[in-house]
Amino acid sequence: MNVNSGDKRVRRTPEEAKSLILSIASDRLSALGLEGLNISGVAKDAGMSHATVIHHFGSTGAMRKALLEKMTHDLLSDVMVALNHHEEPARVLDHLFEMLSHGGHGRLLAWLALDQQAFSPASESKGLFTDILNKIAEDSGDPVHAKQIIFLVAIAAMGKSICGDAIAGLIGINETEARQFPEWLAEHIQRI
Amino acid sequence: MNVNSGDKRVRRTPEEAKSLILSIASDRLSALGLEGLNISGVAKDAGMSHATVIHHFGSTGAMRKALLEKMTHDLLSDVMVALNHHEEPARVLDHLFEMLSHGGHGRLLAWLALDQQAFSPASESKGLFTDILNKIAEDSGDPVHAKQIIFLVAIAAMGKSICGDAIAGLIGINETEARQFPEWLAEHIQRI
DNA sequence: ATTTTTATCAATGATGATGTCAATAATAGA
DNA sequence: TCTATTATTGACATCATCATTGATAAAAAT
Repeated sequence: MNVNSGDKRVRRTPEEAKSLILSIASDRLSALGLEGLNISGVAKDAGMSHATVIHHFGSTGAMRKALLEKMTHDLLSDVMVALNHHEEPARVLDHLFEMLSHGGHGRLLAWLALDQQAFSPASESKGLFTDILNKIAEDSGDPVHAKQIIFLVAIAAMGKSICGDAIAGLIGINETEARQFPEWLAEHIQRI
Repeated sequence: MNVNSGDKRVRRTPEEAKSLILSIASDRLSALGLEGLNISGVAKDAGMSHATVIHHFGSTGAMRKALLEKMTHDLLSDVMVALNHHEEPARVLDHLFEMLSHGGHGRLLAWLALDQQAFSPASESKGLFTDILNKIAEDSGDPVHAKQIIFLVAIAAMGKSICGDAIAGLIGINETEARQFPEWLAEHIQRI
């Protein structure tokens, strides 16, 4: 767990340090949930003092934002690749839901969105997002419908990642029905 | 803001006290967001010491859960009434989205769900929920489809209440398109 | 070799949230 | 009136997180 167990100081380049910290933070998010994203815990697992983490990111909140930005970028990149490979919509949806639910990405996203009033992706991810938008809009015929569909899918994906399991339990959706949901959704939004 | 400004002790019945506290908590949730739901703040606005709040609810988390339970019950009651009045699906959806987004209900729900506080409605709300479920299922023809649709609507409502505005902004949905979304969704889920 | 830069750390301070406890006072019941 | 109950309170204790600071050492620059 602890990266640096010796007593000698390790001196990393800022890029290495940031990358290491974000990697550890991502692991902790998966393993411990949102509570794992505190500075001291991340620093301890990364084998450095929490003052070092603050030195690199400026604040705890900034570190969390940086992690969110990285995860978002990875997610959007994956979706873009899937779209360019002309994967079936069902596969793309399944992939999207899976990535948001797995590793706590959707939860982190929601958490930060809840904390601050607005979340605003960095320019890089924003560009990716509009690329995806255009791609879907051109594949579809009607751009207005496309926007509504994308909106629906996006908010549904967020909601599912946060409390999809709980709601499924309440409704009484069994395992197989739950697994078929992305496919079901894909089929019906295509028909719209 | 401060309810009790005198120096004499007010002694309420436990029911009065709980009701007052939850009412103040609800106001603070609307005005200040989730951060407003801390014990000291609520107690201060309610004109009592935070020890009193803990005395009545047991803990801060329990107070939050109680507030969530109350808001959820109100929401489900409203939906049930709308269903019994045979309101159009578009109206029901609109109402649902509105209530979840307004006053921070959806955000509170998500927040507690994120905190691992195991999202489990009290028996009273649970009963209401299953009532609604049955009502919709019997109105619809296919019970399996009905479950999927309900699941979709529920997670979409949650996602929308948390980061609907942000996502709408990213996609570039304008004011009128956003307002038409519930209607659009209602129309298409009826066609399914 | 010397200087500069800066990544790193230990220690400290500030802040705030939550929960506990003994004491007090308001009300109900005898 | 007297007593029992309990809602209420202020003070205290605990705990965690975050950010700052001055010093240190590793690497780069000169």
